[in-house]
Amino acid sequence: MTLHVTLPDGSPLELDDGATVYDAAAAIGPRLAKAAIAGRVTGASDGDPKLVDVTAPLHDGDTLAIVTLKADDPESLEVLRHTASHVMAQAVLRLWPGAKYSIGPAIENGFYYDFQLPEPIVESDLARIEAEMQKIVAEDHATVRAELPVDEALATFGKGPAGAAGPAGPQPFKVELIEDLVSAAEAAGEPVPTISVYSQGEFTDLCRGPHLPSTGRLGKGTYKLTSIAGAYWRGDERNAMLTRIYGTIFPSKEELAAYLEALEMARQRDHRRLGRDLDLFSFHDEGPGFPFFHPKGMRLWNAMIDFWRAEHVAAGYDEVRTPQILRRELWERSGHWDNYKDNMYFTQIDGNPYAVKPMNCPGGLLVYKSRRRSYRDLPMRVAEVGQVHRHEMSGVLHGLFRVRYFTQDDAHIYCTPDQLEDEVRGVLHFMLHIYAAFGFSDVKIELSTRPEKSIGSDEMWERAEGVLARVLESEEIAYQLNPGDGAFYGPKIDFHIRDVMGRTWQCGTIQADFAMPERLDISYTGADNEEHRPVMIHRALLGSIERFMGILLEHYGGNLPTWLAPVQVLVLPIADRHAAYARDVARLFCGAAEAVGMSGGAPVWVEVDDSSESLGKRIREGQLQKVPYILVVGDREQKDRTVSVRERGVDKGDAPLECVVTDVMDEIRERRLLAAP
RNA sequence: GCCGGCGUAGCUCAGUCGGUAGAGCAGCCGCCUUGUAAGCGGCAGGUCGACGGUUCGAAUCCGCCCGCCGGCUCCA
Repeated sequence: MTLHVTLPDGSPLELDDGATVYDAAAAIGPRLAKAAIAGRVTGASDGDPKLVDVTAPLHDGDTLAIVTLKADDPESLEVLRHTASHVMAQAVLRLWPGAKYSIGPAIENGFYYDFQLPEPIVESDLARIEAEMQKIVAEDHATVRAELPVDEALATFGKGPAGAAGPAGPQPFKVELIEDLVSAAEAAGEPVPTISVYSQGEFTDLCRGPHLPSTGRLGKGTYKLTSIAGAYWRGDERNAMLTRIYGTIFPSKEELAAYLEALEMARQRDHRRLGRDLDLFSFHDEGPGFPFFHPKGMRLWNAMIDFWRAEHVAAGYDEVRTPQILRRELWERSGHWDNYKDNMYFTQIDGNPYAVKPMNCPGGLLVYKSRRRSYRDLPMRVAEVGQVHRHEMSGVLHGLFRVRYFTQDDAHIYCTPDQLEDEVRGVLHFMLHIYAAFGFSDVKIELSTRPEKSIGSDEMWERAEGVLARVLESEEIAYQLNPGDGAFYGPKIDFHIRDVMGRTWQCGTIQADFAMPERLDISYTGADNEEHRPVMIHRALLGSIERFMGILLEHYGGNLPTWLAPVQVLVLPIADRHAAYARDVARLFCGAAEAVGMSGGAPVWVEVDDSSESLGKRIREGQLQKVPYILVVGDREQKDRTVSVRERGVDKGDAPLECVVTDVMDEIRERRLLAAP
């Protein structure tokens, strides 16, 4: 008997009956057989490829791809990391025999495993665990898959007749997982599945697989345990807190080293460090989660907002400003009291209950209601750079990324139902335009629908969700559906930008809302002289100005585009006798800025450092402060009316003063981005 | 909020066995007048996060509180 499989290039392969993935690899070549870690198999009858062990038998008609370990094959990395997590668990079980193990998946860049340990462990235990892992790797245990009926699987993990502890000892988390698999199958009306388990040496784990063929396949020096953390069983804070151990592993030592180096790079461009080093903002014990912006931070802030404001005027927006604290009764009417009060701060004025605003919309609605509105006024696009306060759990605060007060670049668009779709479309394009200006062109989009806690009728929600989906589809924009993740008053389109390090950040949002206009009873007079209910769009582009600033800082590693830099030009006189000329240079920049009326007369940020430090010292200081242009002036420059240009650390030599001023001013005015951040 | 770790000068960090603190950088003063990433010298700077306890004596040991860092999203 023979069986026939097809390889990825379409070529056929004939094998003996009962041949495995490994046999197929061996039939192709001995090197491939040695390198094979799994197979990607598509059965003759089913469509999706499945990842299987090298020991898995093949069937006639299968299409097979041999998986080898490659950094650019995410599935191969997953197999590697998943096996590493099992090896780690085995090591932990050896060191702490009473440990209960729960789950241990591969994650981006590594893996973790959650344990309930008989005693707390500390960072220094990681080295012991790594040492034990090394032994297990050296022992080179084969990973053996077994398919067990449910009762046998339960017995394996210590739940058997008369409480007999199975080979793995009592493992309550595994038992719970198996029982859940059974009840999930029953609920779906499917047959009770067999349970797959993997063993390597004395260690057995409930696992879907696949795994590396043996523990010896973890390369020496390719893995490292990175941290210990608490994690709730199944991510639910009502459950037991387990100990999670994180690790990372790569196909080669070099890739691990590169990853660790990248981590260090990320640490260097952490916005919290840059905020301090560049004197942009600070945090204080007196106000945890409440950032303080310094003068240079405000320069960056204002550069962002000046641009933002000019674009909004051009896009037909007006701007309002509403109070921080409003009567609690307003928040009860808007639905925030019922849906959001856990995140709100409350206070009293003259004995009456008030709340600090967590959102700008109710205040904005009061502005709308301050006079009668006509259909001729619509659509009304009303922006608000509004500071909101939200009570976040203390453990989640993180620099500018997660704070307790922040500033939304909010806007509310009031329109007729007929105008809604066009307005959403307009905001969508506006959003992408603004991101591009800051240097973000890779944007991920999600559509979030009705959450459990919400206001408004089913019909409203259906309409609103329909409009958002329709816009995305008509614009042919790929998006991911996020069911149940909408705001309590309406569905939303969320925008995630990807930074230079590949991380994504949620920034913008567009929310269609039929509920709030009804709640706060706003209306407009139609052409028919009747009162009608407008629809409103809530939207933010940057989301939180603070957060966006943090993202910008990390994206550019502090080397901001010149138009955003808090100090744009630094002039360094070589000796005291050049100080007057240095100040002339600075004045020329300021005069030029005034002449072109930049950003409503915003100054160019030029500084002269004529301190008595050595030139090398002052250059170093300017570089550390990430000033884009350092202009050195000495006898030669003064005589020729030139400056010696050092642009972002690169000495560009002498250039005529006027030309440099014009070039730099053009770069700022055009808000030019850097070639490569 | 929960789990783990941490908290010494503005920053980065030493500080042994419990005997009341030290460096570099930054700051200030002076000298140097500088040619593309740290010139030289001096001075000053600390209720050792807060409070309570143990002790003849606490930065050090114990308790509690505050803050910071990592994680709690990735699911056999």
